[in-house]
Amino acid sequence: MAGSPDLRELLARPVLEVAPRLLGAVIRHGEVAIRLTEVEAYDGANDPGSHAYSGPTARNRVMFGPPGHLYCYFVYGMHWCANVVCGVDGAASAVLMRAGEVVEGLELVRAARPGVRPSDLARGPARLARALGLDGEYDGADLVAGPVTLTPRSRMLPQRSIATGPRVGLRRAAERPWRYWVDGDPTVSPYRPATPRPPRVV
DNA sequence: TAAAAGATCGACT
DNA sequence: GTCGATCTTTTAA
Repeated sequence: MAGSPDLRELLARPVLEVAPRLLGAVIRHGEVAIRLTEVEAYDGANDPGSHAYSGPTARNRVMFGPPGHLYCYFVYGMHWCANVVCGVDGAASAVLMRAGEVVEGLELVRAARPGVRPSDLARGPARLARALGLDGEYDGADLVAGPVTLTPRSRMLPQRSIATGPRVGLRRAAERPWRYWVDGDPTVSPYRPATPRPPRVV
């Protein structure tokens, strides 16, 4: 099922507007659908915390393209995470999908993750990507054409249900409160500062 | 060419 | 709560 062409218009806005707007949106792939409860904004060249801060590379090239595509990247030797590219073409901004609630295909996802509580199945960016079956194959995938689609909420959530705070696990630009989540939702991932590294031996 | 860091998770005490 | 797995990408030299 294809997404709405209006999606592209919505995503073409500044990333700090788009990110909170994506809370409650539903991302679908095959039988599995997830309602987003936690996201983070990354603002390309204006954001030292973004993969795109130092300019285009083979990994981040999708972010420099038009909005409405997936940017998928590999981290920590074993995990994939997925972003929605937004902003105007060339701006390299994106929204990291950090957590959500599995609203369709729950049995399918549970079967692949025996013993995991339902609220934990997409709690964290790598778990969310895994639940949806997203990996490097989907880097650059068009969310309007499918097979991965995004359906925005028709209305804004009540302002008081949206919480903001620093992004998780960042060393650079750690103070910017560009993480947005649905306050009180059990599927939101725990906050963690960047892991400090031991002093370098010279 | 080499080394370090990393938008994490899950196991373990 | 702490810690190790695991390996790609980037950055430094």
